Amino acid sequence: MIEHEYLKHLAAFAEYGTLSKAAEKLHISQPSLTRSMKKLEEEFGVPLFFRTKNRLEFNENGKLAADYAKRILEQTGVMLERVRALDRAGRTIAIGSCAPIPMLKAVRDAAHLYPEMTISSECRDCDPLIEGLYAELYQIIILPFRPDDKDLHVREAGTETLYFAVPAGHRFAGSSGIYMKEMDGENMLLYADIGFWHRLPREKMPHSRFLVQTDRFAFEELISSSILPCFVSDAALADDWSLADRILVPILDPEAKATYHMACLKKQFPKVRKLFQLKP
Amino acid sequence: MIEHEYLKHLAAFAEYGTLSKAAEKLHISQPSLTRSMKKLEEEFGVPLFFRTKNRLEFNENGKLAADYAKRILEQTGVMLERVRALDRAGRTIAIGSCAPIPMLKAVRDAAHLYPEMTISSECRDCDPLIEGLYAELYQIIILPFRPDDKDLHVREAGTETLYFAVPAGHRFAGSSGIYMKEMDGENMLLYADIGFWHRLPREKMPHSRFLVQTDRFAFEELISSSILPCFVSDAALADDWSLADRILVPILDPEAKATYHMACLKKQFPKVRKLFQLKP
DNA sequence: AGACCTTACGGCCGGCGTAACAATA
DNA sequence: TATTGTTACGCCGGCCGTAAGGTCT
Repeated sequence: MIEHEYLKHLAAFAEYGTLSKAAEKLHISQPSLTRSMKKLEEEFGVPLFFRTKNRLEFNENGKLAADYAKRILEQTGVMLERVRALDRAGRTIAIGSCAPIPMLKAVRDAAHLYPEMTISSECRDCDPLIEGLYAELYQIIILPFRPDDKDLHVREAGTETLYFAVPAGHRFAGSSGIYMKEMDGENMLLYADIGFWHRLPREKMPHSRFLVQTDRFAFEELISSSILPCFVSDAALADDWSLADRILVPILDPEAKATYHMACLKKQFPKVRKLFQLKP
Repeated sequence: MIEHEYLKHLAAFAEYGTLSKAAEKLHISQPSLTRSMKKLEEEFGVPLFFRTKNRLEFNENGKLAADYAKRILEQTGVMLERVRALDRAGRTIAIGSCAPIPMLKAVRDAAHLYPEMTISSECRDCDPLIEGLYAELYQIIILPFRPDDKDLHVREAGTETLYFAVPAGHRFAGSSGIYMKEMDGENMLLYADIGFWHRLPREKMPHSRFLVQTDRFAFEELISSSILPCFVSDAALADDWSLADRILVPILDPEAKATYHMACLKKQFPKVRKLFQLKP
């Protein structure tokens, strides 16, 4: 029987040219390699080398054998990788979302309903999410609209409505609602991790500049210590974001309200069934 | 390291469904298989089976692993096969010929010029010969015409001319030459192993019946004990075929003379060079 | 009872490293 | 002299088969 280890030896010899170098790379003794090569010749039943007194070189048989050896080793690696990936996939629920708020809720639900599973999550734009769902990179994705495909299970997953949060004394502090274009030109604080929302202010308020904050603490600190307006959503407020004494002004643009939908492939449904049975 | 032997065990278990049956087929003990499977799980680092007290079944990981194992085993087999074939090809000169007479000469020459090589030879029709040459099934082929391809080395390899051999007293015994159609309708002895020649009499003499002899002794015996005409060639005569006291009548059809050509792929030329340097 | 899987135990084969040797550049 | 490949030798680990135990049909 061809020892798998010997194929590695063969490939190493092919790569490094001498038994000594190959032995060094393989962390084994050089006589051991001599023996491996002899053993291989014996198992192939044909000579694989030209031998001179202190030089060993492949003949045509050897070159061919080494090529095959590399392919077999590669395929063995692929096997290990794929089986491990399958196993991991079986123990993981991967959630992709267009925005962080509904993602956090979904992750919490998933962790609660499937305590033995690993929950992974990330925010992406809608298109890569949909592609990723079909490629089974995600078991579940959350979109700000209802996807239309008979191969998908879909349920609503809450809404999120955006407000302006302005300091007392701001010119819109007393408004019962404004359109985004009315705020256009005014500089604003903007939290970085807001998913698909990042497009909206830049489209509707092209003349504003946005001071993007990556860090949540810095963001909240600036809210209380500056008079720059910022965005906030009802869902974020429910998630304990502190806004000091800001005044909320409703945004009248219809795009300021999103209705989330979570979706999974029907074939994946059994794996995440409980998440869909949950009442929204 | 994944032992190659264990992949066989895995494949056997996939095929036979229980460790016991697989062990029997593999001619090893059943506890040994239990250990192999455990070892595999350990090396994959993931579970491959559902275990109940007295039943072992693949889970999804295991099914995938078994599929890969089969493919790797298959590829290992292919590797052995191909390397051995390459080695054999390196030690063999394979000659394909359209007719036995020039083949015999070529085989004798090859055996003399390359005493360390194995010479293999066979008679085929022209089309499979040409295909076989390009597929490197043959290093050399012998055709009754000159092939036209710049990738080939070609040299003439003698001629062969057909005669009728008739007994004294036959109606054509005194002829200085006849066309085959003049003999049409008359039954003839025909030796079986004549390569591409077998077409000619059947085309030109559709009303004759041919008493085909496979055995050379029987053929020669019938020649001396019957009055049926037969074919013979100058080349066969030079090769010691005995015709008792038959009279040779030249055949006037131009197809009755063949000029042989031997050909090899240019890339194979170094291997058979001496045969082409030989004077025809 | 029979089929099946697992664990424990002891023997043995095979591959490893060290050491010594031979040849080459 | 440094590098390289081969051979000899003794050790040790890992794999195997046997035996025994437990579960399910």
